[in-house]
Amino acid sequence: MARNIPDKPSLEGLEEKWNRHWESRGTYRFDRSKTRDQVYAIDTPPPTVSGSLHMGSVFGYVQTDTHARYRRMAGKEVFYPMGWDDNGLPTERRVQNFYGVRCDPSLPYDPDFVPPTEAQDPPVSISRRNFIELCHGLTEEDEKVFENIWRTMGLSVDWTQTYATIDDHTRRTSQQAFLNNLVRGEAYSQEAPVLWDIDFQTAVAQAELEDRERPGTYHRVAFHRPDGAAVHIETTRPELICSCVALVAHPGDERHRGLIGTTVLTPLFGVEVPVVAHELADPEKGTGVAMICTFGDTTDVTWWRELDLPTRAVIQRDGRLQEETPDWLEGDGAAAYGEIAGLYANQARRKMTELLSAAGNLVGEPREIVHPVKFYERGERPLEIVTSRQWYIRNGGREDDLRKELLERGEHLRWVPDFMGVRYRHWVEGLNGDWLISRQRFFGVAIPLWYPVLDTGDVDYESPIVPSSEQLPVDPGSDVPTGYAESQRGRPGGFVGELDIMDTWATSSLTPQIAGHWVDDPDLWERVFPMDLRPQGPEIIRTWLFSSLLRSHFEHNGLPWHTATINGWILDPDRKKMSKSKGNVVTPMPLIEEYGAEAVRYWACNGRPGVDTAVDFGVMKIGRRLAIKILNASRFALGFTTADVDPQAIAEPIDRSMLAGLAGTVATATEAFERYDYARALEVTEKSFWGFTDDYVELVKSRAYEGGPAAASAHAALQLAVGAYLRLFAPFLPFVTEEVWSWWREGSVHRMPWPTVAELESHAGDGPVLEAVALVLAEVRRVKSEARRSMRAAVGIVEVSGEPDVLDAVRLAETDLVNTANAAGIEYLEGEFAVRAELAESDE
RNA sequence: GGGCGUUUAGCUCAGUUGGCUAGAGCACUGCCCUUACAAGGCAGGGGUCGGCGGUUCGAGUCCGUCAACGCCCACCA
Repeated sequence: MARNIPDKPSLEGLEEKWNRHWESRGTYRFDRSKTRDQVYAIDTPPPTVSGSLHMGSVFGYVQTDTHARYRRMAGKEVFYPMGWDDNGLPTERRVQNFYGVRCDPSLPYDPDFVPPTEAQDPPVSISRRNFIELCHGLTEEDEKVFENIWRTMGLSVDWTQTYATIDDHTRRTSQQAFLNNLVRGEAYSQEAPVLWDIDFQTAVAQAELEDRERPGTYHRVAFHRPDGAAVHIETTRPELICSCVALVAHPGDERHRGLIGTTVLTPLFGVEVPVVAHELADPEKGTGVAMICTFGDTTDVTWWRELDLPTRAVIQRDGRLQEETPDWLEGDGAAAYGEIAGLYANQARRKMTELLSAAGNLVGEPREIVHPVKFYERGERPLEIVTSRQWYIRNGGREDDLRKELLERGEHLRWVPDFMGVRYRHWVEGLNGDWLISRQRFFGVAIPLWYPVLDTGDVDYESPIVPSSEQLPVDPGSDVPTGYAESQRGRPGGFVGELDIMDTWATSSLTPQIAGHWVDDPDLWERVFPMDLRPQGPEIIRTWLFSSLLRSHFEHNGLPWHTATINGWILDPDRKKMSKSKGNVVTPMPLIEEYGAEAVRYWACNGRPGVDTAVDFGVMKIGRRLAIKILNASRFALGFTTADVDPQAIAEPIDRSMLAGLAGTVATATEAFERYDYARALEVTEKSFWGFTDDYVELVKSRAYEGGPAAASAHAALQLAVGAYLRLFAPFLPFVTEEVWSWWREGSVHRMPWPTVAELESHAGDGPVLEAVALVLAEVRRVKSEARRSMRAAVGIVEVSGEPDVLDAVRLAETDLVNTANAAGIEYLEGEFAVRAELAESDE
């Protein structure tokens, strides 16, 4: 094809130009005629669609894109979908704040509802369906914005393969998988104490917990034995003395051996409770005797379950102590309870402290401490523990066999970097209960069940009514189970719909099944599953990665992917963790505008796999400079000719030497990509390329301007090298490489075969000629630079000392060296390597 | 309390199985408007490789230990 090289190549507008082109040509469209062994499938993380995109996302997605592009060029058909995580609390919150609304599921749907144009204060209450419509509306807008950013960043995603975690297909997939779990006994419901967020009004799973250091106060409280002797305990939650069901001490603790098996009376309330023994009681803490309440913390739950203690709960779902006097209190105890009834836990705590003190049950001064307290990761107040009926999926937290199987799955997964596998192992080993998947929220995938209402009016939770696969997705709140009529909802002999939705991870854990259309396209499914790659962040190994592996283990008895790449954490330019609360979040768009998409990509590709990386504008500048260099160097190298020169013309030793070095670069870069080390592949390519432009191109410049076979050799070598470099850079810098490719080649560089050693080696050889000559040239340049002269300044005879093989190598490129150095000639001396050059008297 | 990671030039980072005077870019200094590129090129100064101890002919690299920082996990009495 004729060469069409611009005079003044530029990066401006390349993103838009090539994105349009790729879209119209379907460059990245998945060819579903390919079979599984020909396909490379990526389980792309669906970014949370909640406002602006974070640099951390850009970082990871660009790194993944380099793998997608490499694999595509290396001969695989790449299945590279994109999902949007628009399901769950972030979206709910965003809608609440954006419009100033709150969901009240008891309200009827208002078909004429018009969303407020600005946030309302106080919030307007709307029905669940209206609320969900607002969620959909807002996320659709956000998804467009996100897609635009990803396209601008040059992700080679197949944009016809998208999904949203709340769309019908996803809900159907999620509900089907849940029903399969139910049938196989992997999902079950249970009435049990759960960690509860009193603000979000929902149960919370272990994976969503975090400990936060909070100030607290140790109160030393006296309980009394029937003979009046005091037994001291320490507690940070004296408001729960009314919920006390026992005291506990370690069985080996000599100090309290006599107490075990006796009973004591609780202060103020006068409830008789046993003193029991349990290994978890820590003799080092407090007095060595602890109060067991239902429920102050998760240890209480353990004790309650293992010691078969009664339940005396007073904390309600709103975080207040119940109004009515508990039935286990009477007399003075009931009166004492009246003082704290209806209060929030922290208010009741202060009140109890006063009461205990007044009654002489508080020993010494309360002691201020800082201790870890469990929070929902998105929550603002400590979690409480309430008893409720919830749905669970088994995850090995209560079964050693399953736990072992899951640990073994983790061993078979390839982790990049490999130490990330340790985090998975620790998580699985540390699980202490099954996966709680039900949430008492509004915007999410409904648990697809109804329950019969018995003639007595009681709901029979043990016999759920299950929809057929064809009915999915269902909304049990508005859909009616087969065999019933809407009029029977909530009536004796009728049914009720399950109100809870599923945890967001219960759906996200199925991204391979969603993207691969497990439920409705078996033909596609068998071409892409199990997938090759799961790229993701380190902080969601315990959630997304683990739960995906679990679902695949149950559903397909195998791993969902062969490899998991875990990207590093992103820090702001001052190496602080970026977070919204610190206000130091850097967003990509302004950077793309300032430095260009390729510069931002270059920065992301410079972060080593799994290594925390700071946002660094300096690195982006280098990336921009590299992209410009590719334009200019290619323009120069290709500009000597108007059509391809036969590679057979490559005969000059230095040309062959350059190509030998390039073949080595190809080998190293390929090997690095196979190890998922994109950063190494870029590094060696870049280093090789700068040597190519700084030394090789300078050395052959004068020859290339002349005619004849020697020039033809240079022309062909330049062209061969540019062809290889463009492909080596293509995974990193997709726009500029495509631009240059289009000057002289048909088709997209991104669908070209990855460069191979084989294609270069027949034109390569002759030993380290280029290396040797480059060393001499560097010395000559240094002489000129120290003399503060132009690089064009003439020098006299250059004396090169060296081993015979080095001298031979230099001789093979003598003409190029003499011309480039503007030297009178070369003199060769055997000996240690040295170069002597003197400037000519005058080069005026 | 446990685990993982990091610590190399003023800054941001490479350094792949231990091997010749430890590399790059930015920043700094000097020179060059050389016909691909001045949003460039050429060259230069700058490092007790976190501390201590060990293995080895040889350690930035392996082992032990300590420290700082970051992340993850942990039964809140």
